[in-house]
Amino acid sequence: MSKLTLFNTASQRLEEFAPLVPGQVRMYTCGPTVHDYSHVGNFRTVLFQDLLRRVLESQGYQVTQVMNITDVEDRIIRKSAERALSIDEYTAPYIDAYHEDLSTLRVEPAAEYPRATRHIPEMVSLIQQLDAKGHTYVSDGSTYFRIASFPRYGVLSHLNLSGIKAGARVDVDEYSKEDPRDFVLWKARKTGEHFWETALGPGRPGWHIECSAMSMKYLGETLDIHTGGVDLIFPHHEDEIAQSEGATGKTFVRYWLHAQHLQDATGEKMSKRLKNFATVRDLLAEGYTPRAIRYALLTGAHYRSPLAFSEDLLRQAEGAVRRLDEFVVRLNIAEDATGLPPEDVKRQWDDALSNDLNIQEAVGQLFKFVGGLNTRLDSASVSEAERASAYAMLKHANRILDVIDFPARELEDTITRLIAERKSARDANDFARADAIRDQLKAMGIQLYDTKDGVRWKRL
RNA sequence: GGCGAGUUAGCCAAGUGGUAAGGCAGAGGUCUGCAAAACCUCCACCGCGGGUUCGAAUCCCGCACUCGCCUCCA
Repeated sequence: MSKLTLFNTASQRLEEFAPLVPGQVRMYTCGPTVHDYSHVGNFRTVLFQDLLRRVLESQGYQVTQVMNITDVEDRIIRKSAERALSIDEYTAPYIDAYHEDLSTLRVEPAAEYPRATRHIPEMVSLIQQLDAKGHTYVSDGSTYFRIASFPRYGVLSHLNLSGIKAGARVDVDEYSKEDPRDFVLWKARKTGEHFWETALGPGRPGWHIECSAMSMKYLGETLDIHTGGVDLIFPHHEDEIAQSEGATGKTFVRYWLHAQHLQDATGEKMSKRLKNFATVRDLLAEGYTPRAIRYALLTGAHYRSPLAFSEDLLRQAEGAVRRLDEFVVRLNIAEDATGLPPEDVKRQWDDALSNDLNIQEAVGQLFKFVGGLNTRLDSASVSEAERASAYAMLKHANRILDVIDFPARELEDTITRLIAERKSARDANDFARADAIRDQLKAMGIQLYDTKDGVRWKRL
């Protein structure tokens, strides 16, 4: 298959991917801030990460993925204080819900889900390293990163930062910065806020430091891949580079990848602030299946293009998933059948994904294959070997897609008996009886099809 | 204002110089006791205006519109 190329935000071009250590990929993915339920826009980025991870794995890499859980942050501090809860008490239900949603969407679990509140010492230590190298200063009890001490600042976001004006969008407690571009590493304690007593004084970590501290703790000082939503490019990831490289003097991340946003049906960015969002649990309550939500987020648009999320998109996804399911049933292959995917189709699939994760192209090729074989299944008999090969192709594709169900081909005795009973009724032209049994089976979750080769069934 | 992305059929979307993949929806047909599925046929002058080229959705210039980022939003 062709070499994997990925679009690196830092270079703003496609680059051939090669990990630092051959065969092994160290990947850090920016996870949720657990101040509330995550919405499907957040999960679009997660599914992009899942796609990347699965493609890497299908190409033989051993991937170590770490996803942070941000559980200290302005909104969490404020809301937990309002409800008189500890940070842990406040965030626990949202962390649980997040993991539930990941599971619903069939996202492969990361190796670690480190939490900011559990890594305060690591952050303090990192800030002390920065201090030793002259990158910090203290003002009003807060510790800041001095941008002027890090000439490479801006390499990721490519922003001209000279235009940032003090006071325009700067928090009240940050008036004491030397330069408006400087950012806070450690925030001095404010009255009524949760705080940690540390060598840096009482306070809490700034937003960016947790990702530097935790990613380097679990993955080492140089990561192969770091991902997140495009809105994190600046300032979050830019600041992570300054902090990490300022402390270690080594390249922090080799490939930066960013997912575009999900938009609402009118084309506006989905966000909590605009209240134009839906959560996974909202969609489930409306009757959409997890597989359709996954398919819509995964294949709705290339990860570097915005995706307008709508009911239409979800309905289309339901249809596409159904088509694949039907095809599996039609192949009528035993679960343990062995076969290899057709080489040309497999190559098209793999090559499309290697091309900066072009899953739309890959899925297009897959459906073309499905359609072609469906035609032949209709008009000619297709050998068991070829059907097994097609089945293997679907299995291969599903390593990435993970939306196709491969139901067990064995039925409970009662169901087998009902199917036989219905056949007798049909043979005797007792269609009323036959249809009644068909309805009964449907209620039991078994859909029957009468084909020229006899009756087929699938689980609903 | 600065930087960036985008505009392909009713909807979603691929395509990165050789006369438009795929999915959903729709119309007509085949098959079927009915149903379900599947199959066949039909459905695009690629935002607008110029230019380069034998040839452009694909390259260049201009215009229009949409969206994102520009200090704590994935």
